[in-house]
Amino acid sequence: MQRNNYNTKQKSMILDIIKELDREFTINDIYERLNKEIGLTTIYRLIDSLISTGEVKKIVNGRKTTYQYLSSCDHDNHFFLKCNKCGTTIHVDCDCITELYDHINSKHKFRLDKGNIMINGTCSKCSRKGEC
Amino acid sequence: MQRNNYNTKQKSMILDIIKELDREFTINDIYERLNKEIGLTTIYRLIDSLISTGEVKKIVNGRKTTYQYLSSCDHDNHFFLKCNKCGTTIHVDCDCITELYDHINSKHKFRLDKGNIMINGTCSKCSRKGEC
DNA sequence: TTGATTGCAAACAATTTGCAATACT
DNA sequence: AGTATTGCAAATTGTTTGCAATCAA
Repeated sequence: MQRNNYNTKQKSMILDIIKELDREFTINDIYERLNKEIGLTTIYRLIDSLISTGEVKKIVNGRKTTYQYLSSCDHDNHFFLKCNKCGTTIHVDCDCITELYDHINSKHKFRLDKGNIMINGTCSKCSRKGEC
Repeated sequence: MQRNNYNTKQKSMILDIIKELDREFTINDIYERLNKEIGLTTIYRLIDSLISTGEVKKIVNGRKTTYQYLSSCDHDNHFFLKCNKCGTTIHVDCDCITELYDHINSKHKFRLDKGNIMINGTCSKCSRKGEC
């Protein structure tokens, strides 16, 4: 049964890549980056298992799906702002998000994912242009 | 050229359905609800045009895509909490979100979609169960 | 009448599954 | 040795496109 706790060459190659990238990536990014030496199926499976352990976040944006390695942004006051127009993800460190977390937790009985909150909107660049 | 401003039978049938549903729906929900009397293609196209006018919000959740009719929740302090476990969307009216909007707008130069902010996390039910 | 809309069939893209070969422990 | 993992090819799912027929203005 698939558990993905063997230390395989493929697993460590993929981890190396996504840690090195330190930004959003696609399955195909990894595939290309590795010169197609690893099967797409394997990449899908390993990324899935990293998602289930919480190491990777899946981000769906229209018809594009990207992924992000999370360990590097692993503190409570870190969150993401995602622009709906250009698709950019902005990383923010600000206590406003821990305040929101606490408020929503106590008043609305809902637990946000600490260190992994993403809120959509429009970035300043796209606001200015009107269109991107 | 496709502009979707003709008043067609299909358009009004679809609008009736999604207003009546008043919850998240899939393309297939509409298709089934209408006994497959309207082609899938048409539903995709009409929903797309409703998205571009802002009447409908597209919500991608893992491998499921759902849509939500928005006009009914059209005030600034309205926002959504979406549970990652059970998929439920909770509607909330609270000024905490306008405060966040203002803060993020002024401090981080980023404009959230007023009246259309969705934040993911875990609802109290699923928190309790651990699993849903 | 004219151009927009519809809906079928076919194309398409992204992801998943079956299964035999291979690698990890 | 025994089970997990890999990766190809094929299947599947969700969505989009081409195009002729139909409909709204």
